[in-house]
Amino acid sequence: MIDTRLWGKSAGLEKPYPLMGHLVDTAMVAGAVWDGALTVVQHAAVAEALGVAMAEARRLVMFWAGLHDIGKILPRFQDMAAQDRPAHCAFLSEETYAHDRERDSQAEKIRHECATSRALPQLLAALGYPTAGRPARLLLTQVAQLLGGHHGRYPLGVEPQDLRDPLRRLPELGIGGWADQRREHVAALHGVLGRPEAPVARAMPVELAVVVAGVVIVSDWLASQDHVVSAQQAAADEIGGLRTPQSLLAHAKRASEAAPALVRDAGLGRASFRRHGFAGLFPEIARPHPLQVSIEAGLPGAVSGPGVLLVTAPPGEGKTEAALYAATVMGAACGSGGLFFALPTQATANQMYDRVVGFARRNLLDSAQVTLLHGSADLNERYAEPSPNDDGVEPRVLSDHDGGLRESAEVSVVASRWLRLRGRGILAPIAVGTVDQALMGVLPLKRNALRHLGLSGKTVVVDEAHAYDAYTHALLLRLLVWLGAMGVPVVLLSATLTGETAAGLVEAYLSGAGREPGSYRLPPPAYPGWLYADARSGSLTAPEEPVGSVRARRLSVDVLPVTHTYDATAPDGRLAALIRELHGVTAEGGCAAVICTTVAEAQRTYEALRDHYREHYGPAYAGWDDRSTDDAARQDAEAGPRLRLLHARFPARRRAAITAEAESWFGRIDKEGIRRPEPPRGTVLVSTQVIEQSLDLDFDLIVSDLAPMALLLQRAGRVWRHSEPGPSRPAWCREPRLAVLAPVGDDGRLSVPAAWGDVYAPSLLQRTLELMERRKSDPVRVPEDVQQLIDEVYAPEFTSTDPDALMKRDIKRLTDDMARRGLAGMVMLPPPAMVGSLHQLTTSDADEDLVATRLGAETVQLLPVFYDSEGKRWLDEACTIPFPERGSRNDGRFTRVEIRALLGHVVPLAHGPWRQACAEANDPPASWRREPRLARLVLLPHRIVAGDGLAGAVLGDYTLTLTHSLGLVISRAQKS
DNA sequence: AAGAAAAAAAAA
Ligand SMILES: [Fe+3]
Ligand SMILES: [Fe+3]
Repeated sequence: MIDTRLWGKSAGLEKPYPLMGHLVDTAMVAGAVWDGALTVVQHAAVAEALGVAMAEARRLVMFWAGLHDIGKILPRFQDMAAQDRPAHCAFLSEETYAHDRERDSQAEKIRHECATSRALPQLLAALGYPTAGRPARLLLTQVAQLLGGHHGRYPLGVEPQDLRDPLRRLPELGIGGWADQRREHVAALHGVLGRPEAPVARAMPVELAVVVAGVVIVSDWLASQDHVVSAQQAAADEIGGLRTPQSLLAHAKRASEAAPALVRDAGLGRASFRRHGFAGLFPEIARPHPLQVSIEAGLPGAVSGPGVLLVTAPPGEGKTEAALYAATVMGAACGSGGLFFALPTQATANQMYDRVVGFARRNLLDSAQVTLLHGSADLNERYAEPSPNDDGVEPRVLSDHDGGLRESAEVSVVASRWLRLRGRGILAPIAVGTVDQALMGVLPLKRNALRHLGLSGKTVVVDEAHAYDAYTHALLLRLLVWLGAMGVPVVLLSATLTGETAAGLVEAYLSGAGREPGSYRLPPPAYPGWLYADARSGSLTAPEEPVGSVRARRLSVDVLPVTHTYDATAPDGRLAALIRELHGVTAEGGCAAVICTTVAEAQRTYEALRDHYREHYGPAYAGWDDRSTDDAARQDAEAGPRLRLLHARFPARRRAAITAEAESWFGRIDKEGIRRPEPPRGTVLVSTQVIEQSLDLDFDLIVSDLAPMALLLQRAGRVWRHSEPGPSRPAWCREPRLAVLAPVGDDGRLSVPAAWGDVYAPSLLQRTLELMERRKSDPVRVPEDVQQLIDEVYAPEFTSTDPDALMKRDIKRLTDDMARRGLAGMVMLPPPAMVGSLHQLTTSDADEDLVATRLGAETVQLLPVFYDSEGKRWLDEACTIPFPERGSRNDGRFTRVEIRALLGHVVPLAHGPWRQACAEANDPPASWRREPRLARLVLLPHRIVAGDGLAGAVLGDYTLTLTHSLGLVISRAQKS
């Protein structure tokens, strides 16, 4: 007989809720999660691993999920309510619950989830679960361990003796009534589920066990919601408690009837898309691009189950639509239940969210929620505060497979409140986010079972798969191993990859799927092109015909060897060369971008050009000043060029404004609100790598500092980017042209400026420079020549004019890469097949700071603050926006709108030596500490000096000053 | 003396 005085939930309830009730509720919810959120393929995989039919697998998972809190039958746990509810807990002094509390370990206070993992093996063994063989490979120890992980971290595995008598190692579990009740509760739950028989199988593959663990956590959360517990409690009271098997069955029936709605309301579910050709999915695309046509022609015939598709193509060939199309084809072939679209940055994820929402609205067969997943998603207005319009369902017409009109349906894609809480968004049927959100699934982090569950039933698209450093790339490869093992279809989108890198991606996926390396042969990569690898057979499919391009062109690339100096009078100096290159723009008009390596250099280049033009066009020259309304009205070349600066070290709002202006000038001319500056007045944008990211800009000319080949080609993609319709080009500009300023020494050889630090590997710079010099003025044919250029830059054998220097630089680069891969190897999860114990999936000996998706110095968020003459603080130099000492809510906390506004003033800066000098003056007010996003801001106090302008924040030897046109400037005091 | 980028908060 179970004792229903043993409680499961107490806090916030009028009276305690029996543990038995919570176990039954969780089991029933798990059934609904199984039905509603897992795919048939997942059902089949679990069933196969357990050696039972699918319906039986479902019952077993329900049974296990119910058992998750069996460890709450534990003296230390039950005692926890004694203080608040002495009357209820009086039963604990009954003889049967006698327990010597004095002997409980005080050093290691046992928690209930750990008690679950320790007590369960013996209890399952009693039900006939096999116990022969290595404990680590037994199903019952695995189930115990994954249930012990229901709070997010898997406990250590059990020892062999725990199978017979867990009390020997853990007397805290309690004997007598405690042990009896654990058995009784297990038996009662077993009975409620119809006594599912013990499977004879061994432990499940790890990639399945983690999915089951995820199901348990989600079911526990859903069943523990306040309204669920109170409703079930009331229902239990109504039937007179849960003591008898009949009452338990009635309780279970009620719970299972309510459960599907819980799953639905939470926003869990599956997404299924219309199965249609490309044109059906994208009716707005009148003429699909060659890449899209090629994939539609070649892919469907090759797909029969899970696999990986690698698409390599330049931007503008329609990769995104091709990926969404491929995802529906590949997803349908393996019964996938959703989509995860991974992008390199928050900004690109925000953009893609809108596109995927549009795609989902048009092509979903049923409502399915779409989440946006990244660290600042709740600051994205369209996601965080969907307008009532977005909230409504979308009326639309569905046509069935043969194109006839079938029914009119409505789909909704707005994410539920439940899914918006941290860590849950990946459970939505459709999620768009940073790739980091997926990569965290291969890091030993708490609750990564939720990420595993979220990814396992989906189709995963990874955009810009080429764009990560050796560390993050290693994590990506490991993620592919896990996805391969899970049978998750994957689409990888990339710019040019070397054959080696492309092979690495495909091999990682296939090795996860169990294919031996060497059992298949990879063709050399094509650009543009695609390659599909089938997970089950390892067979490879590539397009039968070479893939055409919509943006084929000849690009002229000129290398200009320069001395790296800002002295305009040095004839071979960088500045003089730059001014010469920009001559056409300044004299006759047009749009040019200058891309610098560092922020400081971009700032100096901008200042030097400003000074030069001021000298040339007179002191009234105001083209550099975006605040000048007079200048904005000038269209004549005599006004001197418009000059702008864009880099990452501006306050977020200011950066957004500069970006918006740049988009309005250089954006697609057929887009609304675009006013491309017309000749004769020219326009120059000085920038850093920021404009490589996510911006669809077009320039007549790009002048770039030397950078690795892949980046130069990416930058070159911004020259004459738009066509049909494209802007008209100035007369001086006869071809798309990239001018590369290459810093050389007196000997004419590469001399990497000290100020470039480690931004680019000198090895790649030297190889790139030599390769371009060797080509002389041969134009680069895009896309045909691109693959070869990339291959050559990375070739192990490289014929250099300065082999000794190259050797040293190569060694440095290769060892750096190796170190990064090594670091990744130390922190990331092993492939699922190599996982010894679930414990290592959520626990790591590595330094916590190292368990990250990206390597490198931490970025500090700086908030410039301005003191006026009276010592009052403001957020702007003009003293119009007051510094908020506290938030506007009654308790002094900030609203989301206030936080968003405040973060608009924040400037990111890499951690550096200035950080040590931070003191109290740099700490935010005490009331900010309660806001996670504000607590770690660093204030930069500026002083407004009457008549003398602005004095920046002094931090040790450094002065940090925010100015309108330069952004945050860092200057170092001369050492005396 | 060094780019741009992500993440970190409360879940049962
Ligand atoms: Fe628990
Ligand atoms: Fe629980």
